[in-house]
This record gives sequence, C-alpha cells and structure tokens, in this order.
Amino acid sequence: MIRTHAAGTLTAELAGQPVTLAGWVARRRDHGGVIFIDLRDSSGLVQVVFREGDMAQAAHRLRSEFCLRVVGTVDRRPAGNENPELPSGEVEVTATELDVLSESAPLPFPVEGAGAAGVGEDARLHHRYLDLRRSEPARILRLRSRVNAVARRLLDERGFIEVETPTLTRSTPEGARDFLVPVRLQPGNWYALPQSPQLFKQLLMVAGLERYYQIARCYRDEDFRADRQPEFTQLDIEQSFVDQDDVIELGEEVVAALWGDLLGVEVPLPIPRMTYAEALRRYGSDKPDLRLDLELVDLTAYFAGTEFRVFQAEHVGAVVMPGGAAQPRKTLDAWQEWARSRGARGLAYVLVGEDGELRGPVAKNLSAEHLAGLPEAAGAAPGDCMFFGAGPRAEALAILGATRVEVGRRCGLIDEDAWRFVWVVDAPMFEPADTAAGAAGGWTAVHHPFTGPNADWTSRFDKDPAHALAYAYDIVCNGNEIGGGSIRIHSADVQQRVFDVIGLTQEQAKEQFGFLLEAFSYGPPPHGGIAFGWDRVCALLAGTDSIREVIAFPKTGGGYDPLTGAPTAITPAQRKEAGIDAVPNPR
RNA sequence: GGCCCUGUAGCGCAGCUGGUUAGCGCGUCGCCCUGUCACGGCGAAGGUCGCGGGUUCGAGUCCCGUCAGGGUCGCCA
Repeated sequence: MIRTHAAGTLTAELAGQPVTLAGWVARRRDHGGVIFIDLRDSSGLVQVVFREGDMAQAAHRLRSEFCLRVVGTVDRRPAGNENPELPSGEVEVTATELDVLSESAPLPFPVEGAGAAGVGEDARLHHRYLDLRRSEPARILRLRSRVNAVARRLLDERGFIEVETPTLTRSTPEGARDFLVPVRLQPGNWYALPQSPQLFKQLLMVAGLERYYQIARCYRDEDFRADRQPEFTQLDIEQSFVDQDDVIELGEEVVAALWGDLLGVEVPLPIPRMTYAEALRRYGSDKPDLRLDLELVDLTAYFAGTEFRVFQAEHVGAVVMPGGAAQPRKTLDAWQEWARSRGARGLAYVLVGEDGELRGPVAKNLSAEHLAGLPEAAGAAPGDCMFFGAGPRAEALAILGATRVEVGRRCGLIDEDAWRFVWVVDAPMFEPADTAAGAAGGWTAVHHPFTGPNADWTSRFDKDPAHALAYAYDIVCNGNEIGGGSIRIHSADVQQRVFDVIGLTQEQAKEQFGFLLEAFSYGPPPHGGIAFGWDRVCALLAGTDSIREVIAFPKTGGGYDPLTGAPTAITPAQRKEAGIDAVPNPR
C-alpha cells in the first residue's frame, strides 16, 4: 500500500509515530508561513501541517481535490488548538514529504465546505464521482452495501440459495413495457430485459431448489417518478412448500434484521396485518401511512336520500381536519386547487364553528337534519374542518386518502421518527380490464396471472371475479410499499381457470408462457415468495426521500444518464449489424 | 399523455409594475499573511439571462412556441 495509515483513524495514541497518508485535499488554509491541509480519504479527515521553507512552498500550490501522498509524523496539536469536531482532532500530521499523485481541475461544484449542501441534482449526477467523495453520498453507498450484507447473511443462515437469473430473456406481453435488445446472430429477433425474475424463480421451484433468493436488477420501460428508475433492484425471494404465513414470517425477519442491525430499531413482531378492503375503507389507500391515526369516515348511508347532487354518489366519505375551521378562505380555496391537481372535481368542506355552527358553501346545500347530526357522524368537534369526497367509490376513497395524509402533514400529526409497518393482505385477484390496458376479457390480474386465490376462493373465484381474493400480500412502511408477493398457482386446473377469467386462450397462454406451463406439467411444488423494492428500502434506511440517492449512478426522469450521456444514437453500421430492421426467419 | 413549478457567471440565488453599465454569496485566478479548521486581507477575471419567434422606442422581465430538469395524475401484471 502507498499509505501506512488511514487519515480518519489517527489519534493521540499514535503521537510521535511516522505515518504515510494518501488522499485528497478537502480544504486548504494558507497562512503564508504555515499551511493547513485537511486530507480526506475514505476513513475521514486529518489536518496536515506544512511549515516554512520547502514544505510550505510545495503546499502553496495545492488546490482542492488534488490527490496526495504525504509523509510526516503524528503530533499532538498545541494546547487550545484541538478540534473536537473531528475524530482525529487531537492530533495533526506534520509533513516532511509531499508527493502530488495527481492534480484536479477547478471543481464544477463545491465538494466540501460552504455551499456543498445546496448543489443541484443535475450538477451532482453529471459529476457523480465528485459527489460521491462527499461524506453523505458516500455514507449512503456504504449503508447500501451493509443492507445487502445483512439480507444475504440472514437468508444464507436460513438455507436460501442465491441464484443469478438471465438479464437477456424473452419478452412477455403482459405488464410493463419491456426494454428490448437486438440479437446480431439472429437478425430480427430480440431479447427483453426482465421486468423481474418472476418466471425464473418459479422455474427454480420446479427445479427443486426450494429456497431461492437474489438481489436482482429489474427493467421496466415506463414513465419515471421520484421513486422509480428504468432499472431498479429487488430482493427477490421464493420458497417451496410454504403458505402465506410462512412467507410473511420470513419477510418480517428480513425487515427486523435490517432495521435492527442498521438503525438499532426494534421492529415489534409480528407486524400487524390488515386486509386490502380494510386499508381502503379506513385509510383510502392500499399502502396506508399508520404514523397517522386519523381515519376516514363512511357517510354513504348517512347521506342516503340527500338532495345535494354532489353527495348523490356511490360513495360519500369524510376526513376531519382538527382545528381546520380556523383556515382562511384563501387556504380553503387552495385545498380545492390541490384536490383538482390530483384529478378530483373538488373537495367539499363544512367548517364547525367554535359555537357549533356549521358554515361553508356546502352547508347551505344540506338539509337541516343532515346538517344537525353531521359533526357527530363524522367525528368532528367544534373548531374542526370536515372534508368530503363523493363519487365512484375508488375515486372518492383515493382523494380522501390523499387528503388524510395531507391533513396529517399540515397539522403535524405525523411522527417523523416513527417506523410503522403493516401487512396488507387479501388483495383482489382481478380488476376490470377497462382500467388496465391490453386485456381481451372483462378482467385482468391485479398482481400477475400466477397469483393463487386464497383458500376461501379456490373453488369459486371464476364465478365472482369482482370479489375474489388472492393469497397476495404487500408490506408497507410509513405509507411506502416496500415489498409484495403471493402464493403461486401450482395446479394446472386452477391456472387454466385464471386464464379463462382474464380471457387468455390456450394458444395465447402457450405462446406467452408455454415454457412455464410445460415446466408446471412435471410436478410443480406449492410455492410462493416476496420481492422487496430494494432501492426504496435503502432510501428509508438511509433517511432520504429519493431512491436516486441510494443508486450509485442514477438516471434522470427521461431515462437519461447525465454522466455517460446514455442513451445515444447508433451508427448505420451498428444498426445494420444488430439486425434491427431485419425480418426474423420463421422457426 | 394531462397539469403545476423551475431554467440568469463554475455552484447556489436576487433582479419590484418592461427602462440606461444584469447584481449578491461561494468558488476560480493573482498578491499578502506562522495556528487555522466555512481562516483572513487586497485586487481581478468570469454572463448567447435554456432556445426560437412575437409585442414594444426599449424585453432577463410581457405573450406564443419549443427544449431540459423537478413534482404530480395517468401508466408501472
């Protein structure tokens, strides 16, 4: 090694010892006759002193982020000059030899010191290698490595086998759009990048592995959000001869190990469970944020027979904003704007005065008797504001659920330090096809077409697809879905009935999933699993809002990589060689 | 694809109802400085105001279009 010690590890115990350090110039404080350099390496910082004569002259030309080798001795700092902010603050290194390993051009943004905190994301990603020299981004990458290690250790201890599955695979028409890769050796034919290892992990169960896991890269060609990237990572797990409780138990162990080992947070087990229907009814969301106690109120029955047209709807619900009656008109108008920006027509409200009198535009439209019992029915007290959502049930619940969280945010009702986990179970198997694209029948699978019906519905899911429930479960943390999975179908009969419901003919099923169905003709074991959204899990553990912070080289919303400039055009020669425009030979 | 916000020096931002030479902080460059740790002092350089068009005597500012980034809804089995 070029160095003998790491900069951040030097302490008074080493006083008097010669050391050789290697790292970067974090900051320079040039006093003419004496020059201080904060030398940074991956372990931290130490102050290096260059005194008069040759050493001071040599140090004078140092600049930020020059890469150095420094030989010197560890000295206690003069009394009164210690820096308690630094772990190495009791000592400094008096330089006797300086070797500039490489110089740095002027920086595109401040790496250290004042202004380093406020750098825009674009600049940071363009020079991500400089961004990662900074302590916080570096901390996050190190944390992610430990997140992986904790998961691997736990799964290894429980007999799981880490298997790598292909990233060049077959395009399957359901689900998200695939990224496609042309194949030079078979012009006109294309690989797809996997949206997840779903089909392969099921094949591994047929293969008798029984316990599989993988930290797997997945690819989906969809529009991006703050919490989405075109390539992202899942902790993918699958197990044979298990039921839903077994998978949930394992998922809880993973969560408890991560939060316990990395944050010192004890997650009380078992994690509570809630049905999908209950989550929607009480919180207006399939990923409820339980840091907030506030619940929705169903007033559909209460308003039955109302003459107020807006409330003549499939569903009428309310959420109460404590103390909300004091909001000025301008703020209440802003709520309307907020609701419209989320696709709602508006957000009806009734204010409960301190005197109990009900005010607001909607109050005038309600009958005296509906008005009289309203605060009690909604659970509102004097001084509160009642917000109402009315319309088709799913839409009304969606806006009410969003309002609930927004109320919690504005009223400071959310405990930012809390970790509230919940399993959302008994998800519906199917949803009407018109809300999702591409299905030929009247129904489409909510999860994927291999998700098994739960015990209650095995015999009759195809008779009442609208209400059929699956052995499908999501784990939610503070309002974020961090993982989800299901018990898969291993019976050919059940599988065929699911295909029938979603309108998939035998020919289509064979065309799309033939290899899986063939495998399933050779004694497939009952199996199920779970996949964690690993980027989101890491972001939560790191305490950051954006998953970009936990990805070494993330892309922007348009799928652009600001560092490499990918994607790029290709040359006509590349295009020809890749066979992009070729017509595939029939097989 | 819809809607909202942003785009001014290397970085972060200001620029009021249109007005003469577009400012501030940090950074950069030069000189000075022997105990600083966001060191300090003096001086200097650095800008097609994202791009295109329009209104106007005059546009960073107003209008239209467009591009890029961020957010959000749709979408994401």
